[in-house]
Amino acid sequence: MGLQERRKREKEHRRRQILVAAKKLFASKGFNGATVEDIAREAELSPGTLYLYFKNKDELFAALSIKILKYLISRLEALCEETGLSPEQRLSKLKDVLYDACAFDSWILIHTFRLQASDTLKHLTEELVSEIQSHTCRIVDAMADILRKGMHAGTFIDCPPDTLAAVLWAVFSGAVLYDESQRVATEEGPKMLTLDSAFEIFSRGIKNSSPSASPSPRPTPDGAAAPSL
Amino acid sequence: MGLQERRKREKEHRRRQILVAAKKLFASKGFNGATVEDIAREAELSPGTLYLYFKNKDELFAALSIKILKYLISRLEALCEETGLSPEQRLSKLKDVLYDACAFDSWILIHTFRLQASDTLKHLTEELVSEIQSHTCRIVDAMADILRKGMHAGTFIDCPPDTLAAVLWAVFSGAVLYDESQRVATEEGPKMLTLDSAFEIFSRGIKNSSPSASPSPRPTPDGAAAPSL
Amino acid sequence: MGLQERRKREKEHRRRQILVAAKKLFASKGFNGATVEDIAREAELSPGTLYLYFKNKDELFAALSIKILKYLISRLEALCEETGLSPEQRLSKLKDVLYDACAFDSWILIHTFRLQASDTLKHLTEELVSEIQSHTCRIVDAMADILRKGMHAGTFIDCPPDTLAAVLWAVFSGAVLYDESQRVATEEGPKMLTLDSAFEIFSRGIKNSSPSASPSPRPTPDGAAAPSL
Amino acid sequence: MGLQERRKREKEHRRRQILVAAKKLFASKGFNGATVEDIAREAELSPGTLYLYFKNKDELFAALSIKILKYLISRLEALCEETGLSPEQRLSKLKDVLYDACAFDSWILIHTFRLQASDTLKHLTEELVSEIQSHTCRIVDAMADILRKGMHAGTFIDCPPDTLAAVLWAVFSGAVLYDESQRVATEEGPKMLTLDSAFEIFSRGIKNSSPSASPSPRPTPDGAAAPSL
DNA sequence: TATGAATGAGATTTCATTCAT
DNA sequence: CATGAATGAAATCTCATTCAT
Repeated sequence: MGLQERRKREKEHRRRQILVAAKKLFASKGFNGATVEDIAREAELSPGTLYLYFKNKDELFAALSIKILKYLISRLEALCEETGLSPEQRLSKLKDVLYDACAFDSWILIHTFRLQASDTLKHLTEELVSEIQSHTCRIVDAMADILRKGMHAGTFIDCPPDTLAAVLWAVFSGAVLYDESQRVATEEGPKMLTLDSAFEIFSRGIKNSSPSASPSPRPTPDGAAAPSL
Repeated sequence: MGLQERRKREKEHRRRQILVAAKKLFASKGFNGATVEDIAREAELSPGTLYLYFKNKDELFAALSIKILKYLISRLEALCEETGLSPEQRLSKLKDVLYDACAFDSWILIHTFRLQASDTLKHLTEELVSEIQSHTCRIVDAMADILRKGMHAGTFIDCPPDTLAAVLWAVFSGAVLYDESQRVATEEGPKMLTLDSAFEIFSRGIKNSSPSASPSPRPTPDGAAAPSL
Repeated sequence: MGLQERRKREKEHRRRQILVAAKKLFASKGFNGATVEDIAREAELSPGTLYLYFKNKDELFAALSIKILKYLISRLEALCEETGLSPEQRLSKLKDVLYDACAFDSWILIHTFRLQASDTLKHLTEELVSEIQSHTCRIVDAMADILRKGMHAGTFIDCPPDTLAAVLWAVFSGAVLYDESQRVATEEGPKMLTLDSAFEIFSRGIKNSSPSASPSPRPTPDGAAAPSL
Repeated sequence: MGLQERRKREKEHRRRQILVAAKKLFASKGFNGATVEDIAREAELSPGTLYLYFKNKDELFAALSIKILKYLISRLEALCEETGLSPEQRLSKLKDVLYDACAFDSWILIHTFRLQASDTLKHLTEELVSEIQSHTCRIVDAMADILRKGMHAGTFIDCPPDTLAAVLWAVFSGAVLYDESQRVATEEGPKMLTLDSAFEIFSRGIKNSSPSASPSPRPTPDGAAAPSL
């Protein structure tokens, strides 16, 4: 009994070992730059062993993506269930989740964004591709749910929640990508300046102009003042 | 004279030939998928000839990126110079420019976004890298200028214009990336649903809900209607 | 006592299990195509266990060959001993034996033919190689014996019996090989058209058209003189 | 003009260079034993160059087979056309052709026999497989033609010529295979003892028992009835 | 200047075999 | 005895780049 269990645990451990090594090497050398042998050496295993755990290099990479996507799903769906939060609070917490995902592993996150249109990953199983697709969908869905609640409450502007969620996801990925490129260019530590501001703008952008919480129609024909350039 | 000139023209023509072929093949097969030989064949030249015009595959790719960056620079700087435009009008035109860039070639654009943090482009000359960097800077600067004008006019919220420009660039790239991935997934023609909405939200997000502090309704019949998302 | 005996029986059982599995997989996937793991799985054992019974993959293969060679030896030597048969009858029975060997397992038979000049079997023990050699010799010897009897009786042409036996063996293997290749090409079930005809021709070819030099019809109701063993 | 022609010639020369090297190495180390790198080194080329001439290792091997098959075809079809030969003479010449093929390259010949049922050649193009098939067919057809002429003349027994040709091909391959294995075992130079005898037997076996050329029915009540093939 | 054949380093992947448990 | 995870050598094949013509 104990034996089989230990075997299982050890197997899981090895898998993680490999993922850790892969993450490190992909991040430092890129997908093509990091060779399977490099990763194996980093994981203190032989190249062949990697293939006992992952069908090929692409699937190893995909596993990392799926990990972070799953993380996002669990956090976001939990946030959906949470009660007693105002739309603003919820949106703020959503932001926290995305920040955490960044902190978790920004490189993998970035490449996950790139995953779909990528040309380096040709060998993925259909299965795996659709797994990633469906994970991404669930994330966007969860975000849409959160936004929808704010709409119903009148806090957020009324428009298709999934479109809005797509925008949020796009804003998030664009900002992360941009910050990363700045980080590389300036060789400084990770800030997230653009991400911060992008969130700020997005939040402003989706809020109903009606100042606080009164969704009652007011005679203001238009919230925006005339620009007097 | 005429001879030398013709030589030059022919050379320029060849260069363009190659760039056209490269664009086509990178777009359809990706950077790694498109071999130098493929591109040469498409350009009806021999592989060796490509190396007379571009130092290596990476620089060929970079040349495409620079082309689109230059396009953006010229359009945006022209927009800065233009007078007699309201901030909203200018922002709207800025949006048109970005849309045009997309139409020009969204694939290259996407990869240009990736260019900085990329792992496939290790072999670029320092020179070239900094050229791309400076081009990107000029783009963001131009956008910052446009936004700054709106701030001075009180139309846009008051915050560091370059940060705002970075956000705009990030939003733009994120949305293009997302739309592209959707396009690949659904195998439909190019729409730009997310890009549209993202722009809308961004615009709302940066506008001063009411100039300074006077939320009083004013009968301004101005063009900026409530966004119809 | 009983224990030791059971152990031995079990061991023998395992060995056979492995051989059965190996035969099946070699036949369906070829020597290189069938991996040790495949065979182990088929035998419901672990790869490591196979190495307790066979030194390596080659010896496992060789064991199969030896099995069929031994089968042939026993049948042919029995046929040699049999009395009261005319040369033709004996030849016909020899043919039956070869057919049976084919039915037993034509794939292994084919590869046994290849065994000697093969390039896949470099790792065989000297010991094993010579075992196979000597088995093959015994087979050819037995066939030579059978043919010799027909010569003595004047039924078969007079020539070195071992040469004749070699020819018979060659004809047999060539025909089996050919039929097998046809079977693969046409994807039909196993026929043995060529083998049939080849035997027919061989039989005609070695018969004395008329015993010695007297072509006069003799009243022997059967061309074969009674063997006076 | 001259340039293109020379290019072509050089290319053909390289191809031959490679084939020569491959033949040598396959013969000495076997298909699996000879690595592509070995062959390249022998041909004084780089491994990559081989792939400019042959799609993969299997096709390189197949090219050798096709070469010998083509040789056989040309010789046999020429023999078919030849006039003024008695069936026996023709058969004897057919034998010469086969002997020549052996001398030409017995190792490749042997492996060509094995080609169809082989498990090492999985990567062959459909095209190439059927090319080999059709070449083999033409050979057997040509041999069938030769035998048919002998039947019409009454020299050879009356039975389906293509069956007989298949038998001849089988006898030939079996004998070559056997002689080769003996050659390897005894480490002597090439004899062809079995092939000689096999031919002898085959010739006897297909000849009409009626001694010379008189196909008139004779009341010989001997055991050897016309074979009912 | 243009060619395109040749290069050759290097990457991924397989699988027979071993050995600690 | 049995296991099966780990090994790691080795093989095939690709493709950016060079260079003699």
